[in-house]
Amino acid sequence: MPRKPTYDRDALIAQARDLFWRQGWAGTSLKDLERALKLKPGSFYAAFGSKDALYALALERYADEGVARLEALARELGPLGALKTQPRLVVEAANAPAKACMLAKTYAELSAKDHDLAQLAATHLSRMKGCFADLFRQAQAQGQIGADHDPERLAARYQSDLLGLRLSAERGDVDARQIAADIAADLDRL
Amino acid sequence: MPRKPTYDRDALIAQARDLFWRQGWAGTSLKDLERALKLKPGSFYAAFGSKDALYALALERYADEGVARLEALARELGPLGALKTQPRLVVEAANAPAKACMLAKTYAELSAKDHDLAQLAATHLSRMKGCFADLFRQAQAQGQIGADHDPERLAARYQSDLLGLRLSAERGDVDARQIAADIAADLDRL
DNA sequence: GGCTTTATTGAGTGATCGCTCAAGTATATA
DNA sequence: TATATACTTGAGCGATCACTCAATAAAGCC
Repeated sequence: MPRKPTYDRDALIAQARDLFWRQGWAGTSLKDLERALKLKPGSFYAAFGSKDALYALALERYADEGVARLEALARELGPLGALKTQPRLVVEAANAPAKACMLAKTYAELSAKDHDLAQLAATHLSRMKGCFADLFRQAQAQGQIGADHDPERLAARYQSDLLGLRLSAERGDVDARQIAADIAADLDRL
Repeated sequence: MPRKPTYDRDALIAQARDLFWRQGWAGTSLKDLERALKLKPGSFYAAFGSKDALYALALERYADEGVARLEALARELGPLGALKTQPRLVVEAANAPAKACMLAKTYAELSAKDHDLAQLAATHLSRMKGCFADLFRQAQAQGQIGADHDPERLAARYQSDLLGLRLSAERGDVDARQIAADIAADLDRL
C-alpha cells in the first residue's frame, strides 16, 4: 500500500558525508544539503530528522569505512605493512573530498561547545586508535617491532602524526608525501 | 577636542583571539564578542570594522606571539633545545584557551570556502614553518644534528607532528605529554 | 478502478546572523 | 562655560539559519 522513496538513502548519506567532511558542520547549511542531495526540506526531515542526525550518520559511515579499509589493508600487507602504507594512501587519495580527517575536524570545530557530535567524533577517534594499537600489538607478536614498546603509546603517537599529516596535506606549501614517507620510515626503527 | 575610548584596544584583540581560538570563526557570534568585550554593536564596528577584520587582527596577534615565544626560547636554549622543548610547553600551557593551533583550526574550518582568513592562516603557518627551518639550519650549523638532513623537510615534518600533537592534546583519552616526549626524543636521533 | 498509505513539494515559521545608524553622552579645547 | 568632536548606546535592518506543515502526487493492495 505504501509508496517507496525515489532516493537511495545510503547514497545520500555518502553525499552528505562528503559535504560535511569538506565544509564542516557550521559551514554546511541546509540549503547546501538540499541542493547536493536534491531533497526539499520536507523530504529531508522525513528522511533524516535533523541536520545533526544526518551528520551523525555521516560520521558513523566515515569511521566505519575507515576501519574497514585499514583492516583490509592489514589482511593484505600484514600489520606493520598496513601501518607503513596508510600514510601514503591517505595523502594520495585523489577522489576524497578532503585530506584532513573528518573526525578530527568535527572534534576541533565542536568540542568547545560540548556538542554531542564532538563527543561522537571523539568516540570514533578512540576506536581508530584502538585499531592502530591492535596492529602494533600484532606486529610486535610477529617480531616486526621490538618487544620493548607499548602498543598503546605507539598508537597514540602514530594517530597524532597521521592527524598532523592529513592536515598538512591540505596545505599548498607542504610536501605531504615526504612527511608520509618519513612517518613510515620511523616505523622501521622500532 | 575629541573623546577617548574607554577600552584598551590591545586587550580587546587578545580577548577576541582567545574566543576565536576556542570557538572558531563560525562558532563565535557577534553576540559572543559583544558580551566578552563588553562592547555594543556600534562601538564594535567603530573599533574594528567587521567580525572578519577583528579575526584577522586576532590571527596576526596569535602568530606574532607564537614566533616571538619561539625565538625567545631559542635564545635561551639554543635552536635544538627550543625545538625539543616546544612540544612539551605547548601541551602544558595551562592558561591557553585551547591546545590546538589557532592557525590550523582556522585553515581547516575555512579553506574549503576559499575564505580570505584561510589564506591568511596559511601564510602564517608558512611563516612558522620557516622559523622551524631556521632553527633546524642553526642546529645543523652547530653540529647538533647530522649534515645529511634537509632543514626544510625536517621543519615540515616537525610542524606536522606539532599540529597533530596539539590536536591530540585537546582529547581526553590521549596522553599528550607522552607524545610530546616522543617527538622530542626523535630530534635526538637526527 | 478505488482506497490507503506514504513520499514530495515549497511557502512560510521564529530565531539568529552580521551589521547600521540616528540619538544621546562625555571629553578636550577655547 | 560654550562648542566641537568624538565615543556609546540599542533598536532594528535584511538575510539567512534550521525547521514545519498542509496540500498534492504517486505507488501498492483490494
